[in-house]
Amino acid sequence: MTQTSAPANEASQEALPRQHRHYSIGELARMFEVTPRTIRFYEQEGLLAPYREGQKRIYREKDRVRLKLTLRGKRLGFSLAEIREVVTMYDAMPDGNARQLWRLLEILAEKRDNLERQLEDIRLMRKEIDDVDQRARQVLRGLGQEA
Amino acid sequence: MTQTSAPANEASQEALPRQHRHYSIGELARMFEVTPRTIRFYEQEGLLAPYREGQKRIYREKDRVRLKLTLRGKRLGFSLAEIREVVTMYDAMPDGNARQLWRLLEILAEKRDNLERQLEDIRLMRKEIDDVDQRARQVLRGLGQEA
DNA sequence: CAAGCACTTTACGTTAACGTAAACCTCGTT
DNA sequence: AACGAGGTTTACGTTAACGTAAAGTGCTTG
Repeated sequence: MTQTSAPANEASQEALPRQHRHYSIGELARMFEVTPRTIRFYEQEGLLAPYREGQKRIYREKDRVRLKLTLRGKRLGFSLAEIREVVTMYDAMPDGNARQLWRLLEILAEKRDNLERQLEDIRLMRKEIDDVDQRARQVLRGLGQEA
Repeated sequence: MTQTSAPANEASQEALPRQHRHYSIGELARMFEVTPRTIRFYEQEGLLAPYREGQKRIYREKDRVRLKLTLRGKRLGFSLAEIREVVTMYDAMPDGNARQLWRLLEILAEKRDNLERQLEDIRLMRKEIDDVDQRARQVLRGLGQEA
């Protein structure tokens, strides 16, 4: 959120063959406009788990989706730790014990609350911005400059 | 967003005399559930400007509002630097020159875009969460546990 | 075969946003 | 007079999320 360049929400689709099925780290990095370093870091943090072909990392569709979700979470202000918690629990779901599943539901409810609060914040901030905008335009009109 | 305790959106209103007109740092800190350290830090970063009574900082209504807006901005992932940029330009508005005002409008548009992207992100993430939730409940039902 | 990519690992550096600790003042009480 | 509750300054510490640099590997292309 610090960058001024207003990055896109999702990957630059590149409208490429959806059947690629696997990607190099560089491809993925370009897709989502992040550096390879970031992707490696996410792996180290347990968010991605590409397989190797010799030395090189190979990412499949699943990894791409995870990266997408991770970045989305980040844009919403979630920490990598929080994101990992949900993501890994999701993966452990089918054979997860009841305790874990209840915990998961708990976390999800928490996240949902979080989103609701953000929605409210956005509503309020939008209004603030509109107000400031109005005032600025008014001052500009006072200066003879049409806004 | 890292805290698990799901803090409230706004100040705990305490339903107190609105005519207080000024607050100590401790009062403000309790109101917004932050530490005094945080408030002093925001001052140092040019976001707050309380006056002094001897040694002590005294905050007026205006400072309280600024703090509120600052924290809201933070919840939406804006950096203190970004927040300061808007806030200080806002204050300089009445006598601001045209260049500055245009710049302000520019920034506001940027922020608005940001919010729109966040709205979309929230929409998407909500759906993801609901999906995971459904799947988890389903597995739980399979285990004989009613969700 | 040299050059140039794209990738790898290791490791130290950086920034934002505070936390934490120490040492001090200044009240109003006890 | 001693104390505790709140405030103050100064300054070093911490964490997350990468950035950046160095040094090496492996392919393929002029």
